[in-house]
Amino acid sequence: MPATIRDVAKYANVGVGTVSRVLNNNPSVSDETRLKVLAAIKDLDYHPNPIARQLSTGRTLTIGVILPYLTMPSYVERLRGVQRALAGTEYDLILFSVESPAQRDAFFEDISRSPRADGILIISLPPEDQQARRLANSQVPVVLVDAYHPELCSVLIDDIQGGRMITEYLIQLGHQKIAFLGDYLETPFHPSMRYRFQGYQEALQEAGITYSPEYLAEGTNERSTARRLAKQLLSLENPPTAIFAGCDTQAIGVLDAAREMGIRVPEALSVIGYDGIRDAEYLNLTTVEQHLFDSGVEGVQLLLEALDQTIPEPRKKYIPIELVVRGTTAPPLA
Amino acid sequence: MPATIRDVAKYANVGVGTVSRVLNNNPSVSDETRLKVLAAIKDLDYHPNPIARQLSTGRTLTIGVILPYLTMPSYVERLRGVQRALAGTEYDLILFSVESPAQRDAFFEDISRSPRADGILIISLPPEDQQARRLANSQVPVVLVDAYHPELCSVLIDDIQGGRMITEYLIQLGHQKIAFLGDYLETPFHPSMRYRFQGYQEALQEAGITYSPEYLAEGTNERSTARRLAKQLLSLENPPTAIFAGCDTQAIGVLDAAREMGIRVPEALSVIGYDGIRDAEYLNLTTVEQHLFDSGVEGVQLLLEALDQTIPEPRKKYIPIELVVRGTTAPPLA
DNA sequence: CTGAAAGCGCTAACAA
DNA sequence: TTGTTAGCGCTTTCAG
Repeated sequence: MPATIRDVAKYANVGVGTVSRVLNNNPSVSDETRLKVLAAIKDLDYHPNPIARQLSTGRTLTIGVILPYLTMPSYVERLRGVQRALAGTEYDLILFSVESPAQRDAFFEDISRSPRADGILIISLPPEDQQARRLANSQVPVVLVDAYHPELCSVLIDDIQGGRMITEYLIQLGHQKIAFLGDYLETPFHPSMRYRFQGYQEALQEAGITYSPEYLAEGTNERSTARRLAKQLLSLENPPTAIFAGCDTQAIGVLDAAREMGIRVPEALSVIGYDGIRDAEYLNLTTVEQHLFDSGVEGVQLLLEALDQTIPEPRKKYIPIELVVRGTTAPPLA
Repeated sequence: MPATIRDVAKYANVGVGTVSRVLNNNPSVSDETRLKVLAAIKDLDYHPNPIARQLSTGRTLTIGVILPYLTMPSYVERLRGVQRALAGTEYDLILFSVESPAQRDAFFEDISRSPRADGILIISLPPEDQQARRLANSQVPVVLVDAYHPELCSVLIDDIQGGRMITEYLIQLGHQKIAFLGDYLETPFHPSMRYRFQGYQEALQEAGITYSPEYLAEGTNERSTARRLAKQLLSLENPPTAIFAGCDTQAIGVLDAAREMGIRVPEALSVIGYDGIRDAEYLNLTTVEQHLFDSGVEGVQLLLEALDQTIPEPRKKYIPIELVVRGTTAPPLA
């Protein structure tokens, strides 16, 4: 049975209030009694019960992080940023991993009301309007990372600009036949893929290149799916000379396809990814670096500010992106 | 101000005890009052306060996970297993990320006594004797994953056997000049590298091959360091025909070195890693698969059992390893 | 089957 | 500067 504050008080011949004051570094304790109490704490190997403290103060000293199941490297990288930013603070991190839309909804429902955490960080899970309203009206501040809703604070990446950036770069290299291979655009789950595609279309249009629907390949976010889709693209009568993959994992699938079909990269085919995961570096893949780590750090920053202030007006913060040119892109064969 | 159990009781014209019983599915409540209470709960949008419940019951419904900062993919993979195994249970996961030995010690100290969590999972952080004793004597059950101490439950991998397995395989392919490139062996932090090296030495000895110290390269666990060390090994007067890298990341550095030096893999050099991270698959790297995910799952399993039983006798569970032969190993050139 | 009341371990307001 | 006491919101006896 661990010692309680009462045990310490009795042992030191003081009241529990005094012990509490010592615990919380309240200056109005004489040095003498302070020492007495500290000695008692040591003798009894006393450690305050955080749960009791939480109930009493109303603060949990905990930040809840809700994110999709850790399969994608990009989630991990963001989480790492969160972790790091939290390390210097007094807050612990409690992790809620979402494995299905139903579970996501359940978390959103629950968390907004029960004071399990003093603040909530939601990563890569855009809430629906009604959920966002609940979250906004709840007692705990909420910050979205890699997701957006007008009523909430968010840290995000301009995916439209990213899509443009990639496409413009390819056009500038001389490519005209540029395919887009990404997730299903229609999924309501996360719109970033749609935005990247939008940027792609805008850049094409501005360059006077007609968008060709046969250059759009949609599929699940898996290497093998991407490989299959890339093979289809490359088997077209008039195949693309460059493929813009919606994420690095898909770009890797494209590289697989090219290798298997004997198509040389970057000579005969330019491939470009999106994300900047570690694998991209290993594979010398040209990509758009998203600074995922920083997005986690910034998310925490925003949350901590919201915890301080009483006015959590919805703020937006953009993380800049950056084109990283590596070895999988080159001018077309002419 | 969120509604409390008292509000609900008042609203439904019952005692708080009854509301509590409804909340906890206590059968001794008449259907009539139950419905009345449920209606009140709904009307007031009441959600029980988990903190108060925790203080009252003494259970936090939380599992604490202590692990090194999430830089290495292997930690993430193990965490993912933990996550998954916990998903079906009533437990949440609170994450303590260790960024320094001092912080590790602090966590070990603190956590063993304060009931922040009902159980603790420690990943890849072997405790010292004194710490282990404290942990073993504390109220909360503790399970080590990828770490061992006689006084505690643990889930581990037989690294000696892994080192042997790799070395025997290379010998069987016909290699005689086998180098070992790994972390500094003398670090007291985590001994797995030492064990792998030990397996390597044992296998050499059993095959009658004399161990040559110049075939040992030690360095930090980074791709670039490994590349540098590999270059040194390959520049020896009598260079190895095979390199056993202590982990996949280091193996990737070795591949870098070979590429830069124009040494063909696997024809002129066999390279083998350890871990089975995703990158290994991308790069077609022969490696020892550790089933990292499973180690997390098993750790949770052990912990949940310990939470049920009152007798937490220290148990050990080995996760089998598996040699995955891919494209970076072949017989030597003869 | 149900209400009242006593804690869980701590903080903080109030007296002294 | 200190001790006492009233909660924090819930669970769980104990009567009834």
